[in-house]
Amino acid sequence: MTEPRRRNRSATRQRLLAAARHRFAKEGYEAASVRDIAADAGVDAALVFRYFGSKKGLFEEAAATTTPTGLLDGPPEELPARLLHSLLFEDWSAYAGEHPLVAMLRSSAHDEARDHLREELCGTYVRALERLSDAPDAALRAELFSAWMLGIGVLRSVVGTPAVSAATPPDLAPHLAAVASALFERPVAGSPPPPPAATDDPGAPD
Amino acid sequence: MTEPRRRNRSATRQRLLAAARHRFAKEGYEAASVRDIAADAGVDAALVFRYFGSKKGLFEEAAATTTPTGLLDGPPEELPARLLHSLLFEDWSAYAGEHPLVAMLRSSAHDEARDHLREELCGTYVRALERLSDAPDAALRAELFSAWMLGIGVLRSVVGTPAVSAATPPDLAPHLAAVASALFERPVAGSPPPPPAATDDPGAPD
DNA sequence: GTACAAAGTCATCAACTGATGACTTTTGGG
DNA sequence: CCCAAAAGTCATCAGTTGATGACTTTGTAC
Repeated sequence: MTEPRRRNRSATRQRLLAAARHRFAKEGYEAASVRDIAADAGVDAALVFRYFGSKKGLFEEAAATTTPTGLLDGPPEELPARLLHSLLFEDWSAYAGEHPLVAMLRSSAHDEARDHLREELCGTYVRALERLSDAPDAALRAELFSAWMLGIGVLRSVVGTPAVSAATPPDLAPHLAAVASALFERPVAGSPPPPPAATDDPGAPD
Repeated sequence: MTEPRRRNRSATRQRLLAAARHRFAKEGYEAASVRDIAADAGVDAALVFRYFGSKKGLFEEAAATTTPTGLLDGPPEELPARLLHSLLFEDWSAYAGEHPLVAMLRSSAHDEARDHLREELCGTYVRALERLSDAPDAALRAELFSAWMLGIGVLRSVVGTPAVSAATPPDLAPHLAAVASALFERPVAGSPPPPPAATDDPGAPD
């Protein structure tokens, strides 16, 4: 094999990116120092500048969000529930336990972070939710629902409000259905569709 | 008079507090430096430590929020509209243009800020909104509505989402009424009550 | 007018920040 | 085995940070 075994450029990059995601999410851009990130990754801080040019470069690359594929597909009336479920109950431990968009609020003094936030939110979430309404202000409705999800995420993982923090999917489902139905003026499901059930699915293959 | 005229301890304190509110709101706790704050206030940075002991002390005192008196009074069905109106359309220029609770999210890596946020949100807003519902999960409903308001504030002033940023009170009123009514399962007004009309109010004095 | 205390300023410290370049270790081909 | 390039480390720089204590200015009471 032509590649070295111990010293591995791309693996080190990935370790730095993972550590950066953690630190930036938990402490915000300013408070997270390059030295701390490098220490978490187990490498020297100088490698950050070797591989990413600057702290800002590291942040930009670390903040490049991966919207889970398939999240926006499926029946429109299930979309709100699927989005909220992903936001709240997916495993975001790679981002210090919070959804990347929620964690990025800590760095929102930086234009980079704000732009990224807006693009991700508008370009992905709002655009998908817009299809739920035919009203002339469908975009506003979609943003208002996005605001609700983001707010719930903030209350849950940042502020730590008691009721929302302790809420389980069944607790939230009726309210989700009620609010989304009222906002989009059409029936909206309160629970996400069941998972693909990889173990036993005799019905609909292919 | 026994107090000096030019050199005024309390006036200088107030100037420092005002500058601190601005900087902390706009840049977050870490990025806002004591020197910058003091420069904004037009005094020497050493006075910060003279008057507040430390940067943290300054932050705590600057973050002591003043919930507008009377905001929580009045008919319950008008409360949501009044709260949202205060959050979005009141003059928060003292806090760099954002509601203090929204601005404090930038400093949410600090436990101080998080605790303050939770106390203010739960102790004031959620508690007032709880009265809107008799359901066993009234607290959850109140938090969910608070989450919505906070999210709208974030989208409007932090993320800068187009539709919510451009929305006027009449644009929001119907959606506010629909969402709040659905969440609290009772009729809720979409617009705040008209202002006291100090110019011409022959009806109900005293 | 002088003395005293309050109010404000200045110089400075140690720690930390992002960043740079020279250095050392490892790796794999010849 | 040897070497060149890649990968990683080290020492260090200049600037900033929070913080401290000595100093100067101001205002007033006597």
